[in-house]
Amino acid sequence: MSDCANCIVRNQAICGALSPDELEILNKAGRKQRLTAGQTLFWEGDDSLLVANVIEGVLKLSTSMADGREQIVGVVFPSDFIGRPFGGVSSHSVTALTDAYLCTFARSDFDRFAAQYPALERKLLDRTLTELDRARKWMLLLGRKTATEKTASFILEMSDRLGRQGCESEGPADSFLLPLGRQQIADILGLTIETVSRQLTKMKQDGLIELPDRRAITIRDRDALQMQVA
Amino acid sequence: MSDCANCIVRNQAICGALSPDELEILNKAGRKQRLTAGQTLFWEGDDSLLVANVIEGVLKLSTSMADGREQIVGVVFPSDFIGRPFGGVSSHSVTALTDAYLCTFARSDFDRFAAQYPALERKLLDRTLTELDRARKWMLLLGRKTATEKTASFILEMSDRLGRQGCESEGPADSFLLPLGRQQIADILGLTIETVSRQLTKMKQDGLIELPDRRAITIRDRDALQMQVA
DNA sequence: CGTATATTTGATCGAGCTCAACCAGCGTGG
DNA sequence: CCACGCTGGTTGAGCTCGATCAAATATACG
Repeated sequence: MSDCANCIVRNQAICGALSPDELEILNKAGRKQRLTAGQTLFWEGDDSLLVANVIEGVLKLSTSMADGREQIVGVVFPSDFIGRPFGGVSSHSVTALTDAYLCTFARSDFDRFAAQYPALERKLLDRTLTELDRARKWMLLLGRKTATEKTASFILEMSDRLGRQGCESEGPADSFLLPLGRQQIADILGLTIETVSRQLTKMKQDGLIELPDRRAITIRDRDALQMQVA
Repeated sequence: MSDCANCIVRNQAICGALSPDELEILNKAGRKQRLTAGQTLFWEGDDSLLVANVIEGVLKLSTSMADGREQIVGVVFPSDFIGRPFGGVSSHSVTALTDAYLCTFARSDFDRFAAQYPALERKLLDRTLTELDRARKWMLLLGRKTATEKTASFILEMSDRLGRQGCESEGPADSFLLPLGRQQIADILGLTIETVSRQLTKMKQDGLIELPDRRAITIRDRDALQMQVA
């Protein structure tokens, strides 16, 4: 684990609500777990047996239909929380997009612990409310935006979220490496891979972005891009 | 307020976490408020100054774009909670679809109260997690389903949620009155009003449903409808 | 290198959108 | 009571954006 990842997790993860000795207790209940890119932590419909904090890496939350159509419903970064506490079944699969390092807890242990520390539940509630807002914003994109608007929104959102990953919470990054392939971008935006590809090359031709490498994006004209989102 | 509405609110609202005297205190902080159909409680982007519990009626949560495109991101029934506790701005407008009766709280009062009663926060967390799951399920619909699948999903979801409204938590209703017009259905499904209309008449012709009246739907063949969702 | 995988590009098609006309219910006022 | 207009919903015709099908390139990897 890099020091930097360590730093952001300490500062922003829900465990931040705990005192050092409380943290000690929680840590004993937790288990560090490595995932390699592509590996799935648990599946949609599994009953929720574990929760986790992301220490390093990026994961996707996805639901899919019997015929294979898939929708990515969330992308999870270091310090983010994974899983469904307090019973129920998971409404989505969780799969590593990059190699990842997690701190996992048996759900029953976590539930018991959370019940004892309201500050933890409070932090979790805050986070869940933020996720809900993000999900709802994404619903507007999925239901009402055009392919161009979707793609521009995606680039700006990624620039923003990837930019906040470092220690000194820098602003949005103008040049970044995507933790996703084209198919996964399509699954986030509710488009096909071909449409995503065409939109990106169009934006490159128009001088809005550079595509130095299949996983990299550089923003050349942020304002123009911002115009495209709606 | 009908006794029935009273009953479901008592049984299911977050206040259920409170003892009678705690409830008393909370009630003093609250204010009953009537809304008439079409009236907006607060707008997207307002900073969050109040939260509320729905006692009676149905409301929509929606976001929209500068050019007027709108997406409904949630539909709220009696006993549901409205608003963004703990700061931040509202990510969506809240508008009454029918006449409605709410129990509202100044956000600051509610926040203070919630901090004192972890059981309340816990219940709120539970509810928020459920809402998040629902939102994510809806993202699959918006991003990946066809017009027919969207419409079938909508009818079944409405049947389900409207069926649970009564006292004795009956199962899904086979015949119900929508609290929405066609345009609003379109805004939920990410379609146009014309497409919704065509899908409904098609389903009527195929004998899956009846449309006794512009606001009413009767399900004739639930299994066939269930097939259509995917 | 050669083979497998990811992406781009091209050509065509069709689901759902747009634009436009029509219709049904319904409250209002003559 | 009935003509009238208004609102909300349906139906039709044509078009467009994004999907689909197909092929050509990159890129990764043994």
